[in-house]
Amino acid sequence: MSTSRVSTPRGAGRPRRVTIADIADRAGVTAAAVSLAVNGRPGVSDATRARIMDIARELDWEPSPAARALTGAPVLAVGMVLARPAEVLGNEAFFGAFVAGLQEVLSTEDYSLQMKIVESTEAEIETYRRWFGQRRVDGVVMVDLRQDDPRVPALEKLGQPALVIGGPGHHGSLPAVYVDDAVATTLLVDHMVGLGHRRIARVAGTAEFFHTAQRDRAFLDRCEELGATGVLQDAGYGAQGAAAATEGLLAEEDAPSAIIFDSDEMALAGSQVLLENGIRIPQQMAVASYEDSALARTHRPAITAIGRSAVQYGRVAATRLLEIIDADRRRPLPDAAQAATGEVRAIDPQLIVRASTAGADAG
Amino acid sequence: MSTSRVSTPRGAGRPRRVTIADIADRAGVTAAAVSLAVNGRPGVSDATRARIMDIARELDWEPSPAARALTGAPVLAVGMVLARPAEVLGNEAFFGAFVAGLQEVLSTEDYSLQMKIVESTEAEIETYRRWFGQRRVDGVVMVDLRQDDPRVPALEKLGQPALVIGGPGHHGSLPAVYVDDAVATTLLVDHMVGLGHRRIARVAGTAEFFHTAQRDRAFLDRCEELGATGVLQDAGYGAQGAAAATEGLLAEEDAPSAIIFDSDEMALAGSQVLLENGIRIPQQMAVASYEDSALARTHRPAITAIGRSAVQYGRVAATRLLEIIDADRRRPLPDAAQAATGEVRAIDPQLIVRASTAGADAG
DNA sequence: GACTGTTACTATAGCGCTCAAGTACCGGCA
DNA sequence: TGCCGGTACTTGAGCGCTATAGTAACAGTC
Repeated sequence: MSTSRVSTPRGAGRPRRVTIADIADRAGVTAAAVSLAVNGRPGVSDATRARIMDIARELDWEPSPAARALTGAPVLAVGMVLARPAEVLGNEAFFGAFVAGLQEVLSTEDYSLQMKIVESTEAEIETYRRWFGQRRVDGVVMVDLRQDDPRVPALEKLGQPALVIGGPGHHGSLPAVYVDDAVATTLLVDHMVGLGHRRIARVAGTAEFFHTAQRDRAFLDRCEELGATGVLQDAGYGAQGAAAATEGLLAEEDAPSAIIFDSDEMALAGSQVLLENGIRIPQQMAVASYEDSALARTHRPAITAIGRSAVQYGRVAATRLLEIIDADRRRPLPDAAQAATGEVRAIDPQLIVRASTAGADAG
Repeated sequence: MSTSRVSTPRGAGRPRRVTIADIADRAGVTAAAVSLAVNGRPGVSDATRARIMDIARELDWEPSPAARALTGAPVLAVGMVLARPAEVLGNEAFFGAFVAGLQEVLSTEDYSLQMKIVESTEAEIETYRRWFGQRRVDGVVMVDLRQDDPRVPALEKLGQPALVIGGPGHHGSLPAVYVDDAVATTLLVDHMVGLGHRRIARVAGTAEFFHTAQRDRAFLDRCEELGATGVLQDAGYGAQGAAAATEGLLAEEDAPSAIIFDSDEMALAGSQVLLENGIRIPQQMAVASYEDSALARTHRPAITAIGRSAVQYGRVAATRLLEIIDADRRRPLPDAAQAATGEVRAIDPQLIVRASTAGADAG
């Protein structure tokens, strides 16, 4: 009876948390046996295991994650830091769905997602350092990949499970998951050309993000391949910029007959401008977006868009990250294997054709 | 030298994590002294404290949260469960900003936010149970308050720090933070009446949420007080419903001259319908929304809206939750004090007048 | 009938920290 | 000189779990 203990009611305090020792006492075994039983490890008879499980359920006991973490077990949490104005999150359809996809997979593995919004990239890196330093997370998801991103070398140095969302390229030796923007671009351009458009504009968002440059290149290349004229228009960030860019396009002598916007938000702002200028969509101008959302769907006309299936994206990312975490646990050599798991996974985008491009008589 | 230990390089493994013992060794004191020093407790001289802090910084050491949690310290995490289709998150401007406000305050106190998306209310309650049972969080934020919400009694029974977002009312003995929807409604109605509108419609969202009913009542009351006619139109959820509701209003014999929508998303959808029907905003129809967002701001015409300042809302909520957690730690009697902290805090909304109502010649 | 091998456990230590109790040292004071 | 009280630590135990080594009981083997 070495594991029995005096039960100190300690006044009117909260009831003492039930621990592994309580289960062990009740089952007439030691804590170690309970540990073996609940973790599905050999060393206890089936009968004893069943008895222990029953008691645990009855007493409503669950092992303390803190105590487990102390013995080196995974903490069952992954982190994601966002270094952007928080208000932006609310506007971006992509984000919510992505998180949902992440959660869906993480939840089934009993992992939780920890999020933090910070002011700067430095603060983001510092957060990674602390999270791993304190063992608050088993791995992290890094979003908003930029060109020559300082977070990449920082995470490489930490040598901890980290997954980059974005690419291909610019993620160093880190594993990455990305939607193939080149494929997405091809889908959009091909669609427009297929409808008869010969002069196609692309209204591009923040140049800072890696995918913007990638789309630019793919766009011009594909237009050229198909013998169409690609017009590149930089719009900076958000709706404001997109509206201005659209006005700019309309003012041109040889205006395009189709515009591809970088996001749903931009496409809506652009459409608004077209409407105000009496230009009918899709009859006089075809409109499409790289990003789908409820807004794109319910807008009239509904906007043709790339269904990146952000939810699916999130699912793939979570699955991949869990694989990485798992691999990391198996072998204690960080560097070599880190590189080995640095493999990249791409998700194929799909084109969702809607009214904003359908039946256009191109000109 | 009782705390010294054999350093086992163990092959090519990851370097051993630096612990409190390393700091103690280096400083020539025991771990207990280090603990006192870093926690700002008396019992160490200023000189020793400074030395310890220096070494800790130099060795890049931070106390392990797991070990601390094991001794009863707060785990420095708060949780939020969302039981709604994840895709919705992306569309709702409110949500992102709210989370941002939460984070802003939590981060300064070194708390992190844990989120989980679940399928059902039962799963949500189960999550609370497990989070608290495993001591994964110190407190939770409960959102999307409904009428006779089963989560309220569930959380009351758990007797752990929990803050309800929404009210007033329907949150039982739990503390709550809410935006005063009655005030918001008054602001909107007064504004419309002030512009000369005498027949005002309200296009309402999901009836399930508590605030919907509250707005309904306040809307009708205020209209009556001011001698205007309030028209209530149920729209169900989202843009689709709002568009249909708007069409319904237009079809009426005695159509209103102003419409107040429950959300920005709904206002945009409604505006679209008005535009298609050749009705000019705000000349022929004034439009306003209960929810502000970048979309409402950049839409043309820009939509008059209630700036609930979701960010501020989040800040207040986080501050309040931390207070509750703190209070909970001080006294070990859960029930009585729970009720004592059950106090409620309201946030006053503001009206942001934009083009969609400005200069309307009502009638 | 002594040996080997398995199974089903127990005993003990340790993860990294905190806390309560103990001790060494020092100045002050009658 | 002896005692008191405070400061600055140390000692030891404990939080709840897991891992490793150890042991008792039993079956099988030549």
